[in-house]
Amino acid sequence: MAQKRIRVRAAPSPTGYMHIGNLRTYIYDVLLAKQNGGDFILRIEDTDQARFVPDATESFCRTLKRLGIIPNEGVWLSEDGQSLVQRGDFGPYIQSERKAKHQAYAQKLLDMDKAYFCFCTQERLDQMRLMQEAAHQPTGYDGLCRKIDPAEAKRRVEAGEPSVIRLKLPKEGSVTVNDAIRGKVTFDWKLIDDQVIIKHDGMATYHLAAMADDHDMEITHILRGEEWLSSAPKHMFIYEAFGWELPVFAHLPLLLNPDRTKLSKRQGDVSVESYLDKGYLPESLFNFLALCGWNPSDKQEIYTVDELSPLFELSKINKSGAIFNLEKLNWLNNHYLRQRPVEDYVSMVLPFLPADEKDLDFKRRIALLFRERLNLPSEISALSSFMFQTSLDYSNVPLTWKDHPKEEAIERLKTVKSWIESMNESIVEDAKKLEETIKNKIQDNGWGNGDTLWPLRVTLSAQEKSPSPFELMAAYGKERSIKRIDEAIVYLLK
RNA sequence: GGCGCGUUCGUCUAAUGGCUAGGACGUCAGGUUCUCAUCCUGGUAAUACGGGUUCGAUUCCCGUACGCGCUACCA
Repeated sequence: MAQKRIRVRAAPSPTGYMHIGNLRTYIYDVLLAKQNGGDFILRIEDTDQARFVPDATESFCRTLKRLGIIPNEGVWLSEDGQSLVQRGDFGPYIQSERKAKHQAYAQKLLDMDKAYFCFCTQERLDQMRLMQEAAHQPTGYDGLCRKIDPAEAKRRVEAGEPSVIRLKLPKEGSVTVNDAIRGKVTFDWKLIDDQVIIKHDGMATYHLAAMADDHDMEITHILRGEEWLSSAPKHMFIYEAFGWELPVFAHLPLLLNPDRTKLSKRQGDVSVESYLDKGYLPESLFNFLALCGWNPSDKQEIYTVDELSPLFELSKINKSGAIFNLEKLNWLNNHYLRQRPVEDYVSMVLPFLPADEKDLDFKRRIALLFRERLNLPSEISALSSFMFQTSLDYSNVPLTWKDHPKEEAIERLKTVKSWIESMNESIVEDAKKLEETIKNKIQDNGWGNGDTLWPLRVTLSAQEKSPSPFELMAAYGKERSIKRIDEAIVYLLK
């Protein structure tokens, strides 16, 4: 028998930004699809008109694009990136456009006596809940309209009475969900509410819409957050009512705040876009998120998508939630920043250097100088700001080495300056050669490295901590280096 | 409250019914070095608790505690 083609989907609601936890789900989707040569589909779940945010879908696509995750089917950006297109044979891929299909499915459920019209008002529902809570009883719909004769219900609907459609769930026995991560999970039917599947406005709720579409689009694996586990029985009920073959359900553990609550806005950033904007690289985010809750049982920490996809196994995903560990993400980002091709790296860092400095080559050298120190491109601005100052303030860090006298520092600086003056620009701009040359001369003079290099380094940086004087001079170039030395000498002579 | 899910170093995790429970991030110490960063070496630190089953349990079972999720005409 031929293996069924693996099809997975990302199904965001256009209600705002892309959540970092959802991105992890999409990463697993991609891994699974890639591993099996399957399809990764983007479907938009916009059945809640009240929460709809204009441009949220476009922005979602743009973020996916920045991450390098391109669905091969479903909703996507048009050529110019300004509007949406839909590609594939299973469309439409926007749920509100599938309203009629959803209603037809609801009608079938009605016909099969697996659903019923409900005429209860919101007031009655609210009041019922209040009373149930006060009596410490389980909350839920009491099934009042369940007993209405279908023919009469139909009459009332046709007469224009407002109604919704609810699932007619079994009230006894139990149901077992087979989860790819957790195994068998059993629920009592009597504790599960007769869920609304068609709302007042005729739009389906998630429960019907997502399942109907997943079936119609031949989705084989439903990867979603753990928060859906409790409603999985309703979803199975719908599949089974229609006699459809069940997909694989995999309920992923949640991503958590440092205090172990569900990852939220209050305790830091949760929007993927803002991480991207801060300079976290797609490959860092991918590597980090993929390994947050899953691990290929290896000691390796650095992985590309292509390395990870053959190793991916749903059943090896952890069952417990994982705290979003920013420090490790930073470490990974530092790694990938250093891994990027030079010009790539430079272009990411350049925007964080002063715009009024017109010497591009100078800025480029500075970008490279701080490469191994950056977790994020933006960090370069604080680290390198002294390099752009016309003159430095030497009052905070001593220019003299330990208890060596000021006169000695002046002498050393004057001598080093004369060496630099006699050197070719090309030597000065080569930190390695410069170091070799100067260290040889220091040795020839019988000086110590510390008593020469400390004053020199502080001269160039006015910082307690900084890159070496050789690297600094190489970045400054001959002219700027000499100017700094002159100023330090003047300062010391005062 | 009810139902469900979960619990290995501070964090992400590996492992097995049986070696000193492994790796990474962080942190600490040492080395390199003019300082810092990098780099190298080393250290620190965990099977929630209580019962079983077993020759032996972190692993299997039960209970307790704690955490989380769900309990909408939101997804």
